[in-house]
Amino acid sequence: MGFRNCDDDVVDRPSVTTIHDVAREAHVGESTVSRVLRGQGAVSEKARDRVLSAVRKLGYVPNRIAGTLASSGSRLVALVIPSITNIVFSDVLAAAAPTLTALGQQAVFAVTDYDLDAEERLIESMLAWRPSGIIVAGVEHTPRSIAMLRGSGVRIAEILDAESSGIDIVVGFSNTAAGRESARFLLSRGKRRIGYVGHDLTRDLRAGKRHKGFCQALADGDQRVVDAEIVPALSSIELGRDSLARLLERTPDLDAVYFANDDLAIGGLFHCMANGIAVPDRLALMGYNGLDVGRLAPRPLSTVRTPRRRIGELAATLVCSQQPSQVCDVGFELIEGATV
Amino acid sequence: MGFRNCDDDVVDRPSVTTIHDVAREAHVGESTVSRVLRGQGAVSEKARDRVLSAVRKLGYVPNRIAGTLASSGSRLVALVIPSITNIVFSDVLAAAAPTLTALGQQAVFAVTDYDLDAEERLIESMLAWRPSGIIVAGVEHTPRSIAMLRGSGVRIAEILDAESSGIDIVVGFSNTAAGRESARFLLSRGKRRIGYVGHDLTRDLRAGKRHKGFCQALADGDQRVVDAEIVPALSSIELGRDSLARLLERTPDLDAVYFANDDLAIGGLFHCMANGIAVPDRLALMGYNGLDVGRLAPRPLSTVRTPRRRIGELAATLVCSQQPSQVCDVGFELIEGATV
DNA sequence: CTGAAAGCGCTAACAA
DNA sequence: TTGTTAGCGCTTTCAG
Repeated sequence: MGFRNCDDDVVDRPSVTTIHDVAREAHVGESTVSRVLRGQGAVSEKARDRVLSAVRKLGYVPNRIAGTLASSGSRLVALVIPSITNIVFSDVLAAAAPTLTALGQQAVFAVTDYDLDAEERLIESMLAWRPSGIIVAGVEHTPRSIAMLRGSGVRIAEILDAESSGIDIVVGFSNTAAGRESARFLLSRGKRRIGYVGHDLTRDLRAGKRHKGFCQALADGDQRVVDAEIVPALSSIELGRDSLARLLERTPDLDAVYFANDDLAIGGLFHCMANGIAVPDRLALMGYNGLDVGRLAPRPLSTVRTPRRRIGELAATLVCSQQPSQVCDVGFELIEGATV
Repeated sequence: MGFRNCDDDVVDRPSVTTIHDVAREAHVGESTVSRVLRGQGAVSEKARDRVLSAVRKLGYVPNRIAGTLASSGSRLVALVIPSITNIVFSDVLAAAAPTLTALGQQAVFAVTDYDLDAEERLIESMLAWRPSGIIVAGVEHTPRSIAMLRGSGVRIAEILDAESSGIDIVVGFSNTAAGRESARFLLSRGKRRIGYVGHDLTRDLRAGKRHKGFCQALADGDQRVVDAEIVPALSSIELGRDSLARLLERTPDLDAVYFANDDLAIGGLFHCMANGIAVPDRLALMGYNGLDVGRLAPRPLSTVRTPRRRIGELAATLVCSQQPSQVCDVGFELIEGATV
């Protein structure tokens, strides 16, 4: 039980400074303090000064928890993403965070590890903070996730995938189309013995869509993936290097390999460089993401560049706006590079 | 003004479901609902079932804002870091986040962009959420930051630097020592014409300390940095590549270059590979961080590996613990690699 | 085992 | 321009 409001002069009260203490120190009412601190409502010069110096003197830091409860507006935007080490998501975060800050919001995030059930739990726990918006990766979610999101009344942005309409705002591009373009590019360069290196497609749904688009486009050209090395692990440079080694051991006559992303492709490129495999003459390599490391490699990686920062910015902006629900396809760009 | 507690049967009340609604639906008191939801206090099987099905039926999501205000325990841990795209920090985050989740805490973060004044503002805004702990990069902060942190009463962990004692918990290693070891390693391999490539040392304070340690150790061996290329920009592969190019143009007879970090060093390595500069015979390269991309490059990068994930885990654990204030030096490891 | 009631610290009418 | 007051939705005594 708190004695605060019963007796202001109780001696043993080691609690944190509140607006009440500031008001007493400044000899004004609590609401005046509140007005000064929020810069709203008319307050006399005098009162303002007294409040400000009381704040400084007491080292008062407003309690946003209480403020939010009273005003119902948390100024918190939640980001629910599959991974944080994957540069795709850290780029999105890196762009979204300052945008949100500029809009007076604070970013909170949670990592699902590519698990839709974990995502469901995290969405629920984020919603418990009554955020003003939620940004979540992809458009695939559990039915309960969708129901919670729909029922929450907060703005939702689904990002990095824009093939279908979503719950509210969708910002991304077509992964299927990205896969398709990559296949067409390889075919246009005369590649016919094409392999694939990927990680867990049932978890990384967007990589799965690229794979699908890739296979479709090959089929349209009367071709197919000759051999594939798919390891259900987190994608990494190491995985790409080892996977390509295994793939080539099994099927040495491939003339091109499509990787699920640039991390894997860079690993593949390193394998080739370390083993004297001529790229692209003997073997062509194609990645996806358009990472710096690929662009700047001694032999620039052929890949598809995605506007990740733009997506982060746009999602952050829209989620804080009054814009109608919409799907924003920001597209992607095929980078020819020098490995195909 | 809310009518909720005046009249439960008002028609036009489109507000979110509260514990009050659940209590009514389940025909129990609000406190019973609270007990069931928090799994605390004795509740009869019957009441529990009724509450649970009411929760499900109404799609109730508890309001943590209110819960926190009432119980004074936000279960929020704030992370204040300089950058999110820098793998060092995303690794720390990636390790800290699940550790915090396991401890029943939620991670919130803010990015300072290596600016101590921005850090001060962000610390204040984080403190306003009354987190149970704060994890912040480095031990250098503005006086006001330190005062706020000290006065907040929450646990503080300062990470990635363990040369001095800090406010509360410190988890890291000596950057000066890391720089020193790197210099000794180059000297031990007979390098004498040593150059340096770095980014903004006044902002990246830890890079500055490594540079200092490096120079000291060279001086101890009667050597010095022959030429340096320091560009006050964000470190990147591109910057490393371009900087090395400029450095070599100016001082072609260098036999080794120390880079402020692996991103820069990888850029340097790419420059050498693309321009036929023999590494390490003609030019030795030394980085810092121990990134995957360096370890897996065709020629593994010589570098210093730092236990970033361990730091993230440890800081998260300690900040949630009752352990006494302490400095944890988790050390680092020199990786010989093949570029020196 | 259960419910009523008193706050948590702040904001937002409203009255002065 | 200012202070008073009634909540925001939940937790936590305290009686029953």
